[in-house]
Amino acid sequence: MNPELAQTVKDSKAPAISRAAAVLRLLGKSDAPLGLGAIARELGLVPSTCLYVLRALVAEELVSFDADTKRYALASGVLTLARGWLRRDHFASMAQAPLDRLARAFDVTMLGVEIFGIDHIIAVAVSQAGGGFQLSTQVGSRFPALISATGRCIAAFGGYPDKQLEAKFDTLRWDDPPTFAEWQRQVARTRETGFGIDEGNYIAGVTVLAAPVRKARGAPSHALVAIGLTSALRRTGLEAVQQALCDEARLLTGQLGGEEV
Amino acid sequence: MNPELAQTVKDSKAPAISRAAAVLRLLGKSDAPLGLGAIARELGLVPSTCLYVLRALVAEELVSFDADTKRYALASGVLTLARGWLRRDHFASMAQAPLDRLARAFDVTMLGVEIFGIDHIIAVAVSQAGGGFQLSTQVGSRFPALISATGRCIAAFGGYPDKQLEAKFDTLRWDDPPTFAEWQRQVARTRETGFGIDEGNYIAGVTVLAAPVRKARGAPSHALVAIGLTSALRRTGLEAVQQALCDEARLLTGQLGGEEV
DNA sequence: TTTGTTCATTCAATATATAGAATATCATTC
DNA sequence: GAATGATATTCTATATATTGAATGAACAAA
Repeated sequence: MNPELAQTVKDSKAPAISRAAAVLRLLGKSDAPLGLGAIARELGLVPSTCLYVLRALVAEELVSFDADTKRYALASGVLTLARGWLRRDHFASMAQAPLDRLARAFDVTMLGVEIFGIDHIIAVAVSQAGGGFQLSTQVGSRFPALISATGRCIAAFGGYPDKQLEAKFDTLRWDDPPTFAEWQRQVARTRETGFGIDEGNYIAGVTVLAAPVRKARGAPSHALVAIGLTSALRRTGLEAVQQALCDEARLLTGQLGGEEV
Repeated sequence: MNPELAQTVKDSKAPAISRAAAVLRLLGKSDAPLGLGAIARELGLVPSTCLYVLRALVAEELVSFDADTKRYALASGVLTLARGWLRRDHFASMAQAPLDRLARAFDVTMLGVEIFGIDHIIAVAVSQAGGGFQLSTQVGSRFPALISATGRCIAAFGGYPDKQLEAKFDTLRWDDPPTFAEWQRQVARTRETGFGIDEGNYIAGVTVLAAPVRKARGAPSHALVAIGLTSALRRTGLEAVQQALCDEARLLTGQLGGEEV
């Protein structure tokens, strides 16, 4: 079995669930529906066990099964679950309106992201720019925590020791990587200005702005992110976007009950 | 145990998965995080078993656990799964652009729905009208198949026997219910015009239009839906919306490989 | 048509996940 | 501060989910 999966399965008192989750993740990653054999091989499960897992998932409408091709794929049940999560997530529902507003006003792609420590962030709300380019990201997308503009915010306000930051920093992939020293200067600047900016480091030709949102005093729990073509943003005026972004982030922090610093 | 859950659990060779799915659905429905006891009671599980299920789900990041309050809630992992599904769903990704277009052009809320037989439909893509009212629906929302405008399409093109239709029809809830005979006349009309319309039946004061999309020859697999205030739509001109909706639906059917009738 | 190959599925022995009682933990009330 | 009640958690015997081999089905090549 997959070493990592083997571990979770052994540690758990409900291994079937670990297996089921692994299957769901695999199907989520896969670009095409997969057959039993492929799934079992990939995850290192014995085919018969894998079959029972799949059948249970099909019965729960989390996985669909094409009887003709004998292939399995994610089913829409996962959407229904996601909806339940979104419905109860205050940040996601409260952020949507401001995101739409900003996206429309400045013709940028706006993201509301949730921060999971120093490890990763997840886009939980998205508003696409109407006209022009589509820098498209979908709800549920996952990024390393320290990448791009949001990364500067997390580094600036997360209270992590430099050692840990550097270790994580070294694992990042950028189009045009800054050195750690450069990056630290930018982080310091973010600490002063209150927002992070990434001008073409993460993706060449694209500028990303991020402003932290706090659910409670301390490290930011979320962030608002604006993404646009560097050239277009310069034309619109970066200043105005920065200002609006920070204002909305502060407002949200207030609404979520996090102290407005 | 819950009678229905008991059944699935007994029939399955992987009961832990049925239980896990039930827990996830319960947490998805719930408005607030739930404690172990509440979950176990609601689902008729023994607390210890329920605890193991929850721990496994927490380990998989599908459920979050607040150590202070000892409450469980859905975690963002479900979003990541949903994203995997959306990514590979041709209809959802291809429908987004037309939905945005129509929503903007006619100031209506647009839905792309997937049809699951005669039972239910799920919204898989949404585009909100910018200004004015927000008739808001989220991705993942689930509706009975035969309700509203989409229901007329499914009845018209699904090829279900009248007996079965009537049985399902009797279970529907409308603001202003039509009689079965009235409804059948509307269905017949849909069969001629190629689109379904619901003028205030489902929700008073709201008009819903739906045009079927086919992935393959036969019963529609999806539909495009336009939702707007009856008064506003009348002002805009229903004709134009109908026309545009049907055009886009036909186009999508072509792109998805379903025969253009 | 027959044969070989690949894949999905069933089956029976056994390792183990589950149920239910026992225990621990935490508020709440007296 | 002790007692009560409600809740979460651990523990262990047993019912059963898992395994790996055996069977079956589907397809391609000869």
